[in-house]
Amino acid sequence: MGRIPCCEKDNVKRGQWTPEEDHKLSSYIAQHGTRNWRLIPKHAGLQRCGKSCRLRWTNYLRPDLKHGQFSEAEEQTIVTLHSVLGNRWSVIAAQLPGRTDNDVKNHWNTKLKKKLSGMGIDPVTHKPFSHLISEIANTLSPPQVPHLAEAALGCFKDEMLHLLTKKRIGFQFQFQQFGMANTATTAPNNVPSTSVKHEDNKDETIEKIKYGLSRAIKEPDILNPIKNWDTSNFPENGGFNYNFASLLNEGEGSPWNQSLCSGSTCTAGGEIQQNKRIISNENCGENSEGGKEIVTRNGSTTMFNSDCVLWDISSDDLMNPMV
DNA sequence: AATGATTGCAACCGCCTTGAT
DNA sequence: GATCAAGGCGGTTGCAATCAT
Repeated sequence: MGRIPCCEKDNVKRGQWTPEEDHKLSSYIAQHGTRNWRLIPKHAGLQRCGKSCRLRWTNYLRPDLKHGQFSEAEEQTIVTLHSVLGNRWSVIAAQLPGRTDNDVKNHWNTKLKKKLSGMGIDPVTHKPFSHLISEIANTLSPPQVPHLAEAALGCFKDEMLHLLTKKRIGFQFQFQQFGMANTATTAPNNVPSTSVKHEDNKDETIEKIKYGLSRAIKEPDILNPIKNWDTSNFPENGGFNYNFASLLNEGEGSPWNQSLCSGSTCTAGGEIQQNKRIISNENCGENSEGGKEIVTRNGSTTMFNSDCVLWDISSDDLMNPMV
């Protein structure tokens, strides 16, 4: 036997609330409070389900609600708490005065998930995609490995297509040189803007990703799985930081560096932040145009400004390159 | 300017939990 | 302990606004 409906569906209005309805509900609640939601619509003269009234009040009409853009600090809090709590929207919202669980959920689904993906971070696990791929690779025996790139691409296909084909997400860059503790350096002013050239040809780009993945699989050591994942970075110290550098456990002098990602809301007014593996400082030289030159493992050189990317997927291919 | 695609968010749905009886 | 009703919650949908072509 199914659950009894909370109201008579036939006699209730649904859909968008009108200003008059809002006024009726607000006025009634101001006078009588929110004691019994089933009776409120009847007493307030509304042809609405009590549940609908409750949602309208809690998500929109409550006087203590904040409306408008989420602040950087709020975003940081959401991401940090989500990494610990998962989709416990009401718990997360409780830490954000004036925000409802619906607000937080919507903001997560429409903005923050994309931002994290754009940073190469899986929004479900809050781990870098490279780490996930590496984990998969480590669990497979060699005969299975050739299929991994295809499988991995399938897993992340939607995210990748979004990254590759949609407008660039408004992240900010910030570089931190590994081994230079607490000396985060912002990207130069001439870092490429977010208006990176987009490829129309998705298939070609996907082929490049496949190639990149297969290379990563064949040489899993380059992926360097993160050895621990610190989810305890709370905003009070300046932002949620996926501090890859401190997690990689590679130590100073490592030939591999990884930029520090401080999230979409990094404090410096710089540019997009991304997680990219770059060659160590000594291998990064300035060129005459202010860009940098890195020496890849095979000895070839690649130019980069802030878009120093792994493998052969150039910044032209990836708007927000994966690690 | 027209049209289709995408985005953002309000609202709904249904399950779960809680409290009263 | 069983049942019922209401509130709470997370997932999903619908649609207006905006963007891209």
